[in-house]
Amino acid sequence: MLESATPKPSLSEGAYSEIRQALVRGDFEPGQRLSEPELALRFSTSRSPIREALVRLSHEGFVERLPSGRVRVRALDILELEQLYVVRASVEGLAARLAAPRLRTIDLEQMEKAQEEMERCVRKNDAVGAIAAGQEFHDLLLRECGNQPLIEVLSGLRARISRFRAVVASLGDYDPERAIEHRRILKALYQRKAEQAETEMIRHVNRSAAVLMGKLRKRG
Amino acid sequence: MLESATPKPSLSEGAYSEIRQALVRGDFEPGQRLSEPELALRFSTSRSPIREALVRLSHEGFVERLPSGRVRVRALDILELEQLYVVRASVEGLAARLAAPRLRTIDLEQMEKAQEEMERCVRKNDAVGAIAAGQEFHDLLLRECGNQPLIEVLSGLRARISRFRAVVASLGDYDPERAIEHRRILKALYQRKAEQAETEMIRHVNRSAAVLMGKLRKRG
DNA sequence: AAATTATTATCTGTCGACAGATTAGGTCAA
DNA sequence: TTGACCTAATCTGTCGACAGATAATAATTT
Repeated sequence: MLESATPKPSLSEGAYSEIRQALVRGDFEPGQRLSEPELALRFSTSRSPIREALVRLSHEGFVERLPSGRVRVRALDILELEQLYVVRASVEGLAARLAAPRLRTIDLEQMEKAQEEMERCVRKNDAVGAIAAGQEFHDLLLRECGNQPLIEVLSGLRARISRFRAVVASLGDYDPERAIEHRRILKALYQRKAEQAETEMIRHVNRSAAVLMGKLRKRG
Repeated sequence: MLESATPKPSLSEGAYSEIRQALVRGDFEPGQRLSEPELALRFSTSRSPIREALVRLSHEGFVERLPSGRVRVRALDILELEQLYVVRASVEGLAARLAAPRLRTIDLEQMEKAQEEMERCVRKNDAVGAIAAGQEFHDLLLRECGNQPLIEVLSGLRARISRFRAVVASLGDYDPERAIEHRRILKALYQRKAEQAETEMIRHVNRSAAVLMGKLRKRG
């Protein structure tokens, strides 16, 4: 979602992003086997592009290879989610700290815009919109952290987490507290208080984690 | 290096680890083009396993795909190294913090052993041995952090960094200060002081970074 | 000789094929 | 009905092939 242009729309690339999107949306059941011929049929390609897509997805933790070589959708283990969030909190805190002195006026304006959109959605009780605006907020911040490996790591973590989030997306009750935390982060960024931005971000991510895990424990 | 058993010694897997090892050792020049047919010949396989290996290596940041689709060995950009170390310091600090309350007696014993080996090598002026023992120290700690995504992230960062390290490995002058820092970390772990272990680890990684980058700036 | 164009050699992305391994399905015995 | 066993259908890992694209080389012109 953070990557830019498409220099070559290869079939592999297409298959990868479509399958990944399907996984994030929950179109495939956890535990479900994904057969290469079947996916190839579905995407009207041969197995080669599918294979590459699955190789990539397995290294990214979306699917796993059985000893037989078959691929199945990874289970949504709540313990894994917790671990993902532990790393994410730390790494996204770092991103906030690094971004704080780097954000240009235009970046802060965009974040302000995303923030206001989020607050508007919260008032309208529009959970889907609030979540989208919230992600935009995080995206904008990450993009300006100036550290490419960090961007890659965090993008990967966020993508893996979003699979879990999709499970309870239908619940739709977005906690307005998240918007308040975002506002605190933004304030620290305005004031160029890097450490504080980091602390607030870590707190925010941890609370998001707690809320999501709570929902999952109830439903899933 | 941290992963365990080999359930299936596939050609892809073999090609991957061999090419990766070659990259880490610096057998391939930065910027060098890697052609699939050539590598296939070298490993006595068809292009398929090579292709999978290269796909993986490109996502791990060892090689990059040109717009033409060709693959070349990524340049050793010192700015990238710096960024890698920034993330690594934070993440490895987290690993230390998480491991602190989890390490069993046997783990601490093994770390003590690695530490003593390192100190022995330092006294004997055996840089290669000291580096190896130092890596063992970090490996042992990471293995017991209890967070799989963290292990994956940190392994990836360390592997990418080791390419840079290989460039100046021939210099061989290992700074004994590193061993002292390890000892501080270990002490904090013995005392189950998680925060302190984290702080010491971050400091240690940052100093390693500074030393390595200093060497690179002189030579590279 | 330098620049430019034409020609040739490679390379990548993708495809279909095949063998060995695995799974699913069905059969028969208890 | 349950369980062991056998058979058939899939699937994966790997291979070679081909077209279109790219890079390298030779030919040609200035």
